[in-house]
Amino acid sequence: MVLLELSNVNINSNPSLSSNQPEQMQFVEEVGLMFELAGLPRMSGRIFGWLLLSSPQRQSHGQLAEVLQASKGSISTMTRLLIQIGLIERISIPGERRDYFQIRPNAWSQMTKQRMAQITAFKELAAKGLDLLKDSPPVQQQRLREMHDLHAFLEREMPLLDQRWEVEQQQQLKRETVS
Amino acid sequence: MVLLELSNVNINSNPSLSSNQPEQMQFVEEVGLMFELAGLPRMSGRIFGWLLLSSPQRQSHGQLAEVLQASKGSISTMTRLLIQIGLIERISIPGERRDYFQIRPNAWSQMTKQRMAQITAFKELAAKGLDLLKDSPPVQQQRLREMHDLHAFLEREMPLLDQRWEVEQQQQLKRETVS
DNA sequence: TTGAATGTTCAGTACTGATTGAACAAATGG
DNA sequence: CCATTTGTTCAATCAGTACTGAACATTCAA
Repeated sequence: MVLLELSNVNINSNPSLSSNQPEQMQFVEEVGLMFELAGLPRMSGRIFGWLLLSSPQRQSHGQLAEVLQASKGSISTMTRLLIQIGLIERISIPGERRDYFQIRPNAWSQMTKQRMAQITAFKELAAKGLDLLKDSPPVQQQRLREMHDLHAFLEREMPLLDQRWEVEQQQQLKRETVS
Repeated sequence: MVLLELSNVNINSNPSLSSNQPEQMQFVEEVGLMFELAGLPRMSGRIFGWLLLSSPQRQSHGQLAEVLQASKGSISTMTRLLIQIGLIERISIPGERRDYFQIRPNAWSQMTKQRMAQITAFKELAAKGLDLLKDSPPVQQQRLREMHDLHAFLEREMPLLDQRWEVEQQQQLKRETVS
């Protein structure tokens, strides 16, 4: 039996040809560019962008390839990447051969985690630099000191900010269920 | 008359050949890699890395080219980039023909400014996406809503964090002058 | 005015890294 | 067991971009 894949039912059917709502495709493309700016492959951004809009939220490997006009290989590689950095998850359904992907509930907190890693790396690099200048006068060290202290500060503060966000989220949710 | 350029006097003289303190060069290289990770050209990172260590803090165009074993062209392009994004500044001395470069006093706040721009861009992209889904049920919108609200939150909070950092910096400075 | 020192610009090169497409693997159903 | 669907892997291609080197511009000094 042949199973038809349908994406974005009744909003934008016709998954093929990427003639699929030009505005939506433009959005997808923009997300791609943003990802690129952030140092990730453009195609990974396209996938993420499409998964932000798609209905249903979960999309199969094949659907992604068709909508985004990309090769199966590319979809395979990029979904693996996105899963690895925690932005999407793979959904497998018993009795279904194909895999589905969807955005992870708290995808963005993964982003901040990555950012945190970078901050820590900067802090440690600065420490390394300071070690090289340990016999130099403080004036010489100042540039690296500033770099170090700022990143130590951020390393301390970002998680707190994250927490505050969680709390605000919860309250938002509560307010919605009340009204 | 010939003017000799000296960098890192009495710590690491011998500016040539980049045999210039292998550890320092390794540090420079690591900063280069970090910059690359952040989407900037590696050479711009090398320049920045060297300017974090160099003594005197200001280094001429020619010194940079020699220490980093890079072409004049590359130095010219990359210093322009670094100036443009606010990480270094050009120092010109009256009666001196050559230009000097050094790290800007508050270089890192420029970094956060850039980061802020990115956050805003993400927020606006999410808004654009939400507009495309304005006739969809809220469940569909949720992914984009989260993306939007988080970035709006960060857009609000990051400047405050920055302020707190400034304050902490000042206090640090005061404590130092007392002791 | 010429020559030396310094910078910039830009065309060409080299390299990296994304993307494709084909070959392969695995699972499913007849 | 075979054909079909689905997904992965990997070699080859393609595109973008960092970097070089040479030509040109500018400034200063003799």
